[in-house]
Amino acid sequence: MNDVKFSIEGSSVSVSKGTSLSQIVPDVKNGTRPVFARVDGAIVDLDWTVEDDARVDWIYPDSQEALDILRHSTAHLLAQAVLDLFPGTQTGVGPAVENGFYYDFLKDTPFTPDDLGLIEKRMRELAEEDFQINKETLDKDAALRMFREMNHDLKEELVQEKGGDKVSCYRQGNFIDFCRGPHVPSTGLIRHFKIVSVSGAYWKGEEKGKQLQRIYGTVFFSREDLDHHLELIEEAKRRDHRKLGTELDLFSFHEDLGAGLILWHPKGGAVRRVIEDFWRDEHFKAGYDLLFSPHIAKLDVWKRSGHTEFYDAMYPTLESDEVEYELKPMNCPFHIMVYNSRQRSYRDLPLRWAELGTVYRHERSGVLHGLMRVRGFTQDDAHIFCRPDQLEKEIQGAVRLALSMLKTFGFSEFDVYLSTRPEKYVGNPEDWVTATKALEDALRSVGLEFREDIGEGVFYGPKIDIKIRDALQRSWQCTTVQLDFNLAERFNIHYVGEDGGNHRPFMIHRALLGSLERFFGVLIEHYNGNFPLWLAPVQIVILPIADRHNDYADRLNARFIERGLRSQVDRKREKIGYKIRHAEMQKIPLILIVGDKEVQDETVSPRIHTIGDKGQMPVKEFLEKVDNLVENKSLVLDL
RNA sequence: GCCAGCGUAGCUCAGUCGGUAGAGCAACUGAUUCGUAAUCAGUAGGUCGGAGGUUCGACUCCUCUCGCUGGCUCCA
Repeated sequence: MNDVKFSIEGSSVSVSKGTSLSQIVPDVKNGTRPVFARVDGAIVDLDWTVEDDARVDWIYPDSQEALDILRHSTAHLLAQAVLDLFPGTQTGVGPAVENGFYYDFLKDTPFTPDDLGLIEKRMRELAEEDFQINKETLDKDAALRMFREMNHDLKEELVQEKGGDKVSCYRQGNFIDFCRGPHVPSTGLIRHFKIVSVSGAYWKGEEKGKQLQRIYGTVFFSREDLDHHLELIEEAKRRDHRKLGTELDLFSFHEDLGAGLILWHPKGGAVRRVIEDFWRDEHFKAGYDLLFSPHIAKLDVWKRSGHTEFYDAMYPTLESDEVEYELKPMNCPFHIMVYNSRQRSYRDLPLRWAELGTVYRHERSGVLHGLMRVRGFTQDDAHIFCRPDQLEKEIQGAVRLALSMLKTFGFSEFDVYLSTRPEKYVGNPEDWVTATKALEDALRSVGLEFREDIGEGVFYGPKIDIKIRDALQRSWQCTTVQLDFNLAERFNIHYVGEDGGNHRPFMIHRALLGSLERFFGVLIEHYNGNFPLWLAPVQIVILPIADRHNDYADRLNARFIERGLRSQVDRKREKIGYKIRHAEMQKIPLILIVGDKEVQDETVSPRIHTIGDKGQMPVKEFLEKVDNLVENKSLVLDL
């Protein structure tokens, strides 16, 4: 009997041995047909032939798995094109990544932007030739010999490192690559792709290793998906906080000032003030007290904290009166010093101390990026000192506070991570267990789903990280809640327990928004510069139609400002259309047009940013509605 | 820090072969007093990121340096 039993998508079928999946693939369903299959868990392409009983599930092109395979195959196509055009180039690795794929190359001279165009063109030609992509299983020795003969040292190295005595390779036309697969059956299936960029990359990610050239590209099954992806990139460019920051006059950088140092302009400052006020209010309500600490401290402080030892982003020391000082890269030691300024009783705990502390780190020049990665930034920091029995509740409190604040800013999707003890760590293992459990229990009781990053904790304690998803589904690290066994030990903090003896408190280190600067950057991009009313740097602009309406406009303006609203009058001698255009481009939420009618009736005619004219309404009614929106921190703007 | 690209007016950009710099918008001044996304005219604005070099002459070529961008690495 040559038949084997097959379970396809749960129902059983029997086919004869040697049948390929392409012979039994179902017809078009919902406009698509399977492109790959999973056989007993392993992904195979449709050329795979049936030899044994197995369970088969089809993989459709709208799945992430299918996309990853396509991307991987496109990376091969890229390599084929590059080797075609630039003989002597060596290939490194070429995987699928989040939004596409890349391939690393070792080449004497770097690729130029022009080269990328040529490469993409060659890829299209190769795709059109529709080469079969075939798997070949070689003895390891044979593969090593082959790559050596081709002078592909990097591949040889990769094969060498692989265990076992067989290696799989994929061949398409004159191109062969060491690869575990799977791949699309032929290059003709690769159609909707684009080469995106070229950059440097280290061989095996080692900074001291060879410098390779990495070419990035992206590919999709359909033209629409590709276009959609490219449109998303365009949208991200339009929303770029660096661009909007300049256009809306929020902040700037200055070459003479230094890299990664921010100048907050009045309008950026206005938003920051609102964020900070909100932040402080929420912290007071949550039982925090506020601390302030200096920007520099004697080097000894940082030696004791271990920062000089473990932290390589410190600025060089400053010397004054023959004593060395250091700009603070973190606030923690100061808070601990406050803790140690007197004896603490178990009754004093928990202590929750918050500070908007500006820290300075000499981040490497290549990593700086707008407001997102800078050298001087303000952590919305706090340290909680508590007893073991208070730990879980304190963690819960911190997580709840974080979520409620982030939700107020309009973020509703979170990715939560729990990082546990790494190989190298300080503190005693029991405390790690207690603390990790407390973090986990806290997350569960708050009802948050989380992913456990085993062994990914920092050396001084386990932690929870919360990332937010913005309007473009990009994720940003904000909240972190970390236990710190290192500083607790180094600064020898303790409290007097009920038993009269000394005990070490748990020290929780947490930031909710992360850094005010970065959070501001994220907000700008999330809102596309259209801040909700409560945050908008300018909430109202009053536009008099003619000069004779200026007095009325000024009176309104004074009234609004007195009420705590951020309002302006545009007294420019321009037509109303011009002033409206200006206000719209500044993304000011409420535009009030005042002319003869409004002066006479004591009304305003609001025009809402991006929505339009709302008609006339009494000033009183307008103010009530505005107060309401601001008070509720409404994310939606309409009157 | 590494690889690559870039740096001209506040912003966006042009500037040929090396011959000493231009536009639009913004700003300012004047006229216009106007009802929901650009009124007209005029004026001013530049050490061409900085330093050095080559050259009779450098925005242009070379070196160094500062800054920015995309990645890599980093972010205890």
